[in-house]
Amino acid sequence: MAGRVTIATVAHHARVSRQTVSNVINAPQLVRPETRERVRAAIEVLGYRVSQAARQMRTGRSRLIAVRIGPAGDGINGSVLDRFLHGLTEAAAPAGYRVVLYTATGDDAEIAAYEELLGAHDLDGFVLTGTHPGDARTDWLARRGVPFVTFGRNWEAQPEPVFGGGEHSPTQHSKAQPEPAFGGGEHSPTLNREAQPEAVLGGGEHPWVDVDGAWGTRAATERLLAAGHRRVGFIGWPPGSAVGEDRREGWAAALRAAGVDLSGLERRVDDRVAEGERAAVDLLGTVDLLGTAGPSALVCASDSLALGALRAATAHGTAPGGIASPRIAVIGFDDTPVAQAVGLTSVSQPLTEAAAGCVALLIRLLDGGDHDGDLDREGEGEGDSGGRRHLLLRPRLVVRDSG
Amino acid sequence: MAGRVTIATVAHHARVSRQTVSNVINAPQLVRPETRERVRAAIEVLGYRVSQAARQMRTGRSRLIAVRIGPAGDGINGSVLDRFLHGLTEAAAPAGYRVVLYTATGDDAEIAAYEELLGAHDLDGFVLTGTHPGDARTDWLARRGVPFVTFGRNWEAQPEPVFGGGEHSPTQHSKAQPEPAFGGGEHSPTLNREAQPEAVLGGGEHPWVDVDGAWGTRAATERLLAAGHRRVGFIGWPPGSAVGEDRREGWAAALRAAGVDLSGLERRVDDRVAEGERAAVDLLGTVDLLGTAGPSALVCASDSLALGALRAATAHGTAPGGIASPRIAVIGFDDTPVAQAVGLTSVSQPLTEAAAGCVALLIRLLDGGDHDGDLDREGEGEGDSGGRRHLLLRPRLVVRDSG
DNA sequence: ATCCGGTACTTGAACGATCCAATCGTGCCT
DNA sequence: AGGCACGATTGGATCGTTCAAGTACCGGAT
Repeated sequence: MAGRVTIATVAHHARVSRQTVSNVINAPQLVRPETRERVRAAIEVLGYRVSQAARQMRTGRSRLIAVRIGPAGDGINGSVLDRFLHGLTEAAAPAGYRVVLYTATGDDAEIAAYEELLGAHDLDGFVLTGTHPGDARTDWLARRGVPFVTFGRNWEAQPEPVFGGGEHSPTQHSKAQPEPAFGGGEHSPTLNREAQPEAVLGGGEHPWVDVDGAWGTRAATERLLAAGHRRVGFIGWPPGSAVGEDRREGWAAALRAAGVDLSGLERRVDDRVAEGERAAVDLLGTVDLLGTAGPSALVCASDSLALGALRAATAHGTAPGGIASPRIAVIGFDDTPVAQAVGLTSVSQPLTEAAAGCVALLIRLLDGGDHDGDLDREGEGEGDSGGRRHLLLRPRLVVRDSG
Repeated sequence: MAGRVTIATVAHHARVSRQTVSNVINAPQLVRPETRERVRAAIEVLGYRVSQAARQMRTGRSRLIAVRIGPAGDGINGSVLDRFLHGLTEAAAPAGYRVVLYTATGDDAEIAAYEELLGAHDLDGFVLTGTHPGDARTDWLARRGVPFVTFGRNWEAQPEPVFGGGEHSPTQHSKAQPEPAFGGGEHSPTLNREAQPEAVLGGGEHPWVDVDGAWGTRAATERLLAAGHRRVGFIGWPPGSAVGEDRREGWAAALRAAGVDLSGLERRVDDRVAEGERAAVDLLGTVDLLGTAGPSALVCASDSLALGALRAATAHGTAPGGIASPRIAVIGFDDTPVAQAVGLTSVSQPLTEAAAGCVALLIRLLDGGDHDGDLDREGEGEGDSGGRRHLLLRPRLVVRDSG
C-alpha cells in the first residue's frame, strides 16, 4: 500500500535520476557499467518491476498478443490447439510478450473483436489460425496496418512454396530450435518508432507459418509403397478445403511417382468417423471391371477418418470366413490422442515449432519493424526462420501398429 | 496518429466535461438520462474505447485474469483444457475481463510466475487447475491476498460437500445457465476500494468449482446395475490421488448400496491404455475360490483406462471359441474425443459451466469485494452460484454403444 | 582561450484515464 | 426571501513510465 516500488524509488535508492533507471532497463548501453550495476542492484534489492500499464500508456505498446480460441474443431482443433497455445505462450514469454485469448464465431465477429482489443487494450499483434481462401480477417488487419501472423499459409497467393529446412530428404531434424536468437537482452533497445506499419507489411503477403500437409501424406504414402503396397487408397474431405486439397495432393503425387493409377482409389467425405468407415468399406469392397481388387492400404486426411477406416479394415480382414486376409494398413493425420490411444500411425504436426515460428515472425514485426537491412544476411545457421517471412514446416510420421 | 479519440474528445463533442463522460461509463446512475444519451451517442459516433492502460494506471486493476496452460496432461488435459479455456474466455468477456495464459512447470516456478504477473501486469486474479493436497500455490496466493479460484475443490478441508443444484435425483438440467446475472450493466459502479483483500478471503477456504466425480462414477455404476449387471468392476488410479479416490468412491458407494461385495472387483493402475487393458484382462479372467466369475461390466477412472478395458472386453467376448459370450459393458470418464470416436459411454464434465462458475466466483471477489451482506440471501433462483463460494457440479453420463 | 563533439546523466512534460474536492444550478421547505 | 439539501457538473491533481530537451564535464582541435 504505502510502498509500491516505482522507478523513482529505485532512482532514489541508486542515487540517479528516473531516466537513468529507465535507460538501464531499456537501453543499457547508454549507461556507464559502474552506474548500471548500481542500478541493477537497487532493482534487485527493492524487487522492482516495471509497470506495464504506465509503460503502455507512454509507448502505446502492450506487449500482448492475441489468439482466438474457438468453440471446438475449427481449423485446428481439440488437443491440437492446446499444444499450439502452450507453444505460443512459452515462446512469447522470454521476449516479454504474453498471450491473451479471445473468442468469436465467424469472421465478422472476429473483426469486431479486433476493434475492441486494439481500441481498449492496445494489442500489439495477432496470431490467426484456420485461415481460408477469401479470408476477410487478413485483409482487415493488413489494411489497418496491424501486425499479424497466420498459422496456415496464405491460400490466395499460390506461388512461392518456401521450405523451412534444408535438404528434402525424409530424414528430419526432430528438434529444430526455431529461435535461439531472442534469449539475449531483456528487452530490445529503444527505437524511434515511426509508426509506419504499412511499410512493414509491404510486398502484398503477410508472414505465415504452416505445416506441409502434402509432404506428410506423401511420406505416409511412400512408406506404404515401400512396404510393398501398390494400390494405396485415400479418404479425404470434400473438395473446397484448401488444406484438404493439399493433403490429397501429397498422396496423389506419391502414387503418380510410383506409376500407380489413381482411379477408383479415392473417396471424399465429411470429417466424421462413421463417414470414414463407410468410405473405407466402400473402397475395400471395390472390384472394378477388370477384376482389380480394392486398395490394400489407406491414407486418410484426418485421424477421425482413419479411425473409421481402421474399423472397416479390421472387419474386412477377419470377415471372409476365418482365414485372416493380409492386414489393411491405415495412416491418419494429426496424431491426436485418439491415434495414440488406438495405435494408429499418423502424421504429426510440429506444433511447438510452429508456435515458436509464429511468435518469432510476429516479434520480428513488432520489435524489429524497420530493420530491412538485416534481412540481407542469408542462412547463417541462425535457425529456421533466419530472414524469412514464411515458414513451411515438415510434419513427422509417427509409426505405430496400423501401418 | 493525429486523432486518437480520448475521453476529452468525447467530452468536447458532447459538450460536457471529462468526468461526466467517465461517469456515464462507470456510474451511469449519476448522470441525467438526457445527458447520458448524448454522451453515449458521442461515444458511438467517435468510436471511443477507454484506454485500459490509463484506467489501470489509476485504478490498479487490469481486468485481466490468468490461467496456466501446462505442457500436456497435467491435471486436466488435452481437449478438456481447451474447452475449459474457451468457457473461461467466453464467460469473462461480458464482464469486461480477458484471459491471459502463462506457463510453469511445478508449483515453485508457478509462484515465480505469479510474482511477475502481479508485479508487472497487475493481474486481477487467477484460475488454478489441477489442485492437489498440500498445494503451495493456494497458500501463497491466499497469504498475499490475491483473488483466485480453483477448478478442483480444496482437498485440505474435507467437510462441507455443497451441491450446486437442487434435488439429488438422477435427472439433471442439461443446461444450467450458470450466471445469467452479469449481462446487465457494462461495468460495475465505482466503489471505494479499500484494498483489504485478506478480508475477502476470510474463513480459511478459498472459492472453488469442481465436478462431482463420485456422483459420475456412481451414476455410471447404477446404470450398469439397472441393466442387470451385478458384479461391476472398477479400474482406477493408484491410491494417493484425491481425484482418483473420489471417483472410486462413487463406484464403491453404488455397489454397497446394492449390496454387492466389492472384493476382487477392483484394480489400481497407472493411467495408460495398456495398463487398462492388462487390468481388464486380469479382472475378467478372475474366478475366485468359490467359483464366482469376474465382473460383467467395468467402470473406469478415465477414458484411457476404459479404452484399454474395451479392447480386453472385445477380445474376451469373442475368444472362448465362437459363441459370443454376453458383452462386457465399459464406461469411461471425461468424455474425451477418444470416447466419442470409439463409441465409449463416458462421464462428461460440464466444462463450460465449470468455467463460467470460476469466472463468476472470481468476479464476485474482484468487483463485489466487500459485499458480505449479500451472501445472506439463500437460493433465490438467481442461478447456480447464487451466494455460494463453492460450486460442485454434476457431470453427465453420455451413453454410447459400450454400456 | 574558445569551440566542438561526445558521453553520462538530469529535468520537465506528456500519455489518458480516475479520484477528489469544490462549484453550480435547481427545487423545496419554512 | 433565505436557507438548505441534493444532484449534476467542473477543474485540478495524480498514477508510473518514456520522450525530448537540457546541463555538466572531458579531451582534443582550432
